[in-house]
Amino acid sequence: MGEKELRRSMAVLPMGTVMKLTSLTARQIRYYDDCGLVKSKRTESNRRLYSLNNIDRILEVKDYLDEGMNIEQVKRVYEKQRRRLASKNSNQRQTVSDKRVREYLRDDIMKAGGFYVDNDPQFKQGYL
DNA sequence: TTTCTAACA
DNA sequence: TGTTAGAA
Repeated sequence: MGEKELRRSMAVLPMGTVMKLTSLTARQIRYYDDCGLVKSKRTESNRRLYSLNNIDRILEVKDYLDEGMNIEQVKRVYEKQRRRLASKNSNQRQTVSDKRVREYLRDDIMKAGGFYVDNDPQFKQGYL
């Protein structure tokens, strides 16, 4: 992990800052947090602390939700991310390109957005 | 003052 | 999701 990523992963931002940076309410931020969609840290006095990567994740979740996905569907998107990274590390196979990742995610996004039709042959094959 | 949890005239 | 009460 480079020094740059290390900084982006440092949880040092308090709730108020995250609210300003994301334009979301504390309620929404805590909700994503409680759902496990964001890994915030806590201070000794139980206050949440977020990193820049957390901010990106929060914004990402916001976008998915705006696109019509519900919390459960958003969770699945990241579960798949996790599984793919898990298998990637276990059996050192070829690196997965961003393009490929987006293809996998598109399937979930299509379904979530209601653009996916089970009996539509156009979606029968390909992604998974 | 800021943030937290829990709960709902 | 908003909002509020009461505590830290």
